[in-house]
Amino acid sequence: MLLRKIFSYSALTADEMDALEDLQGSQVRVARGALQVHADAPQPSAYVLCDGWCLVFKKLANGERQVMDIRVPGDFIGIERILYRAGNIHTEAITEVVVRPIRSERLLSTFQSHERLGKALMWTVSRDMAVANEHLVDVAKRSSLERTAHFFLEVWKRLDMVGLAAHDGYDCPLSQLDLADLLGMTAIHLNRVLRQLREANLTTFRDGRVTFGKIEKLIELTGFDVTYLEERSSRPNGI
Amino acid sequence: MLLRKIFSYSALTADEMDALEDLQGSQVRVARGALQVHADAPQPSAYVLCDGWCLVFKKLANGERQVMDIRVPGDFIGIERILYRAGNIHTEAITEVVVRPIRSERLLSTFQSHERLGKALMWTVSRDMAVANEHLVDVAKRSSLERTAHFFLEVWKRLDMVGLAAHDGYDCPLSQLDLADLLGMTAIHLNRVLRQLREANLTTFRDGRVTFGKIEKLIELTGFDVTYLEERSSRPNGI
DNA sequence: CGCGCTCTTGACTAGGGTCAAGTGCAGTGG
DNA sequence: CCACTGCACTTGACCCTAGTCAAGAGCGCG
Repeated sequence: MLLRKIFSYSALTADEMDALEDLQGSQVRVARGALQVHADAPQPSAYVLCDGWCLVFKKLANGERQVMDIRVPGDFIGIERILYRAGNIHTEAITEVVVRPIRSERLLSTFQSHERLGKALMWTVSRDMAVANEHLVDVAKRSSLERTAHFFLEVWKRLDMVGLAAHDGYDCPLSQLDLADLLGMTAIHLNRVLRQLREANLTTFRDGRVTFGKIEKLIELTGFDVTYLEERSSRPNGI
Repeated sequence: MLLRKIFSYSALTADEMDALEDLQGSQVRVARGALQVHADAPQPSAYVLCDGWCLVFKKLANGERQVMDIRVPGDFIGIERILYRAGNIHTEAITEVVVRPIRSERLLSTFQSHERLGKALMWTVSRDMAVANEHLVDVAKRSSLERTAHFFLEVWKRLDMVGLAAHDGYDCPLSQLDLADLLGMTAIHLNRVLRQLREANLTTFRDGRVTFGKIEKLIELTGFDVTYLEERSSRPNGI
């Protein structure tokens, strides 16, 4: 099992566990690059990501893409498309992934009959929104160095929630190009930024792994708000 | 009355109209600068904006602000705070405004009993999300000139939905500083961009009014997607 | 009258994009 | 086993967009 830790966080009742279990189909393994969800798919389909990473991105008119967010194990893929229409957003697996499809026809009724689960769902949407907002601030206000470092910290936090972070780093299958598209800069410039971070002994990103050096210094540099993804503090009225 | 056109768009039943009416308190006039909704308010309060403009922004640690969006007549203010926790987001009136408070305790039950209203609500959240995403693309990928022009067009579209746009422009009470904070650039640089737009006879922004010159050229310049806020096309399954 | 706010313009600087070239693999096919 | 291709990454040289610093104009207001 692997529904995002949100749910396991506030001890679920057996009943709620069952409802959650009923919501998901069985695990499916999908090859890297298989498009999970694309904007013009006939009908909305959603998944729980159990293993692997995905990119969530918008395709632009000129053929470029803007990566909006990543999906790591425990995250939902594509719920937004069930709840509301999210225009032109694609999700693509950048590693081999394992997913469990969500029986979307049961989604709304389940969340109506189990209020706490419904709130938890709202929380995930809320978190997506918070990430989108923070992402905007990142690109608009922070320097490339700051936002690169900030992103590494943020992902660390997210992976930690599902037990995939080490005390000094984590595995990260993003290519430099992916990262650059996410952070809103050129791959070339990102490369230079990474070198700076490495040479300052702050963060090393090499061979698919992020390794932190002086974490305190890094947090100071980025002004990382340690609480902003914190479950406790960002949780709405007592889920 | 002035609930966003979404609702009036798909002819509401008398029953739905009543439910909507019951949801709102009576009109209140508030002076410019009165903080409508701030992040650490004791309890979430929400409004329908009937007249005037507001800014939605995030306060940053260093004292700066990042404007996330604007609110124009017909928009909701602060629903996001009822549905989910939106971190550190403030809304402030930049003109004298008229609002109707929303009886938030009735919100959820109303939208449960009137499914189409509930979907319409989801649609507004969806639109906020789409705007946030587009905003990110703006700042990350477009030049200052493009995104300034793009913003003017977007607002035009939004105002048109509530009948506040003229065929060649609209009233816009934003200061250059507000606009700059929204578009993620310096007020100084924005000023230069405005001059460029004016001298190219594309858009004039002066004395609180936006006036378009060669609109076709402007649309071409920005690659403005005329449909992305379009009600018809972005509406989820038949509200 | 003087203060503060918005807007305007100029001169200078720097962060990050563009262009170009090169390295080091991992496949793939002969 | 070796060539050939393609992709991810690296680095350098150059340039342009947008930020910074500085000064001044116009205007509403106490």
